[in-house]
Amino acid sequence: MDGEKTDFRVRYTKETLRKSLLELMGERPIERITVTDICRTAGINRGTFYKHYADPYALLSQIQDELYRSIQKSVMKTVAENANASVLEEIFSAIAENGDLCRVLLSENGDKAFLRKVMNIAHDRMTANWKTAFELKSTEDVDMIYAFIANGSVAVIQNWVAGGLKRTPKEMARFIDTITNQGMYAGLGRPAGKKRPLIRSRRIDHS
Amino acid sequence: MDGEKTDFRVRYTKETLRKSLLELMGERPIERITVTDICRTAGINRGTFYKHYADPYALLSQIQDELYRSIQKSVMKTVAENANASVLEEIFSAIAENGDLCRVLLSENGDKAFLRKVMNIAHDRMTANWKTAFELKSTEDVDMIYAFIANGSVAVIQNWVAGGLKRTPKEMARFIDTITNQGMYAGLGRPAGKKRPLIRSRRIDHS
DNA sequence: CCCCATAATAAACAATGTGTTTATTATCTT
DNA sequence: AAGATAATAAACACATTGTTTATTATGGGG
Repeated sequence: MDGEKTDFRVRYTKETLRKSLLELMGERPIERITVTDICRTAGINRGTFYKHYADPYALLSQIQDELYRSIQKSVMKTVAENANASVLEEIFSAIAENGDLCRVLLSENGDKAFLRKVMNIAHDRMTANWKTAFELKSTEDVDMIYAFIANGSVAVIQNWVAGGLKRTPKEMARFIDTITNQGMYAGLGRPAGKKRPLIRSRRIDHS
Repeated sequence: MDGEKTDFRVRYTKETLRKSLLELMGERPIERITVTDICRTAGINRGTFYKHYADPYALLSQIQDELYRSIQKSVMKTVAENANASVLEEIFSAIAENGDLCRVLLSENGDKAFLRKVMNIAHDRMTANWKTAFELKSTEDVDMIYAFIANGSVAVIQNWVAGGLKRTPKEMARFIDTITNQGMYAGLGRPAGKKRPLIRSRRIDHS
């Protein structure tokens, strides 16, 4: 879309504004960042900002959309090539590949709604699988479980990114997969790397 | 603390400002609510607002804190009386008892951080239970699993409140409990009400 | 390589909100 | 009823917004 900007001046302006916003978002959330802030940081005229964006949110949206499309593209590509691929793992990989951006966009000052949107790439695939695996009457339960898993995953991703991407995408996907399928018990009980059979019943009270 | 306001004028002012903010938060998030908005809605002088609060966030915090203490108190009381009580269920009950407030505070325009804080009432109890149930070396896994469950639960609570509290707190607590201990599989497979033994292994791919 | 279209700039603008202060009015407590 | 305290109206300097002007600079097609 925007990749082919002919005029260098426009490119420079947009790139600089973008960098400035991300820099400021390292310090505080977007709600407390003004157009004036961004332009002062960027050394760019405020009128020029308004020529390109309505407000800081519009600029952020554009950054997010670009990242979103990039992630979506990776996932689609991988899934198209291999029907058995893990969407989750591919999302983790894509996030790792865009580590710099994600370090800001998925940080404390970032936008959880955005990360939830990214997670939603997996929504249809996941819920469809569940629905065929069981013969379900109410979609209500599915919705609630999806909400649980999606938001839990979002938190885990934020932890992971904030912690410097110490584990591999595959490990992370496996982690979510285990806890999702078998519950926290399995997620806790299985030391990383080693597989072990499903536990029978030892039920933990976490009231 | 604040319950014993001697002066009626102060009471009226604070109560009116509080109601006005909540009313406005039914329409838009706090970031887009100004002091002027609140005072116009309340029919109260702007100077008077500043005599009590620094900004709309301070007012919101006070509302949240009051609710938080109320929930915390309920939970503590119940747990003190019955060591086997479910903290989770008690949190759900307290939310249901404050339905009107929660309908706003936990809505789309609400503050997820606040709900997470409420969930954290359960944090120590839950993680302590896990840590004694397993002999764990790294707290890292526990932290991540707690993040997963807490944020998943937050989403479920938001769904529940937004949907009008259709299910009982006990059902909700049981839902979280099941999915947490046994995974989504059990949460999906078990029709509400009926118990069934733990499933052996049928593992679902939700890639 | 030059010219013109286009982008960026500086400066000003009316609006709106902020946070504070003043003098004045209203209301509570004792 | 009197003195204390709270709320009010009005004004203030300041910041940000979103827009508009005239002017400067820069890039790219011919």
